[in-house]
Amino acid sequence: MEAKLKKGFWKPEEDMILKKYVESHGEGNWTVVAKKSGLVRSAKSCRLRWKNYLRPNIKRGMMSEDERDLIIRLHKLLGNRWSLIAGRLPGRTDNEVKNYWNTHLNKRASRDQIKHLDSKTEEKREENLETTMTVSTNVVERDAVTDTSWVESLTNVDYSMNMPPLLPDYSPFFNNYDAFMPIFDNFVLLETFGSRADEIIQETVFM
DNA sequence: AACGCTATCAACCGCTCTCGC
DNA sequence: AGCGAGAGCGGTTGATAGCGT
Repeated sequence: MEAKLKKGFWKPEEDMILKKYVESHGEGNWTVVAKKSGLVRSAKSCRLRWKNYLRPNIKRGMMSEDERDLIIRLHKLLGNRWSLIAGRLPGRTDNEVKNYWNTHLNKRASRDQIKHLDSKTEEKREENLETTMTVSTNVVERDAVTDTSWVESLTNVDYSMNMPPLLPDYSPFFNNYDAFMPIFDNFVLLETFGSRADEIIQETVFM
């Protein structure tokens, strides 16, 4: 008969066991990890603990202004796609982003968070956001995109947050993250439709 | 000091998706 | 095509820290 699996908070010694096991055997195959590591934890529990707490390069502590702003904007675009949002915040986990949203940001309207922008910039920003393609609803402002050159250029863009893509002179965007928004849309399309993204765009925008 | 309320966040749960057979 | 296992995701829960009365 198998021992009853432990639940609740992880002890430091459990963390150490899991960390050592994953470091020597590699990430993944959590069922095996749970069985062979000696931990009396479920595979799910091990995976979650590793992913949200133990894996390298986890960034903990206060969200920066930039991170907060980015979360607000991405949430506006993507909704509760926490893993997708977290994927754009190096070192942050989906759970952390979700918690942060629910405790810090959900209460107040996202509009309040960007009050540092002057009214003119804000007006223009809203205008631009409205013209952003939204995959989930397939609502597309036909006039927002006049050519498909960006599709080809996607393969040449470095998407890391440390190296924002250079925007052409005619870019209508006013601050760093606004400039990202169409690219993020492209991310969504690519992540959702993979190699069919181009085809989908053609169907949706130019049909 | 004791109590109640609220905020925070780690962890669990249920569901869906993907993949191999 | 159908099934089962494993992995991942988002919603929710519950422990506890902090604060006010």
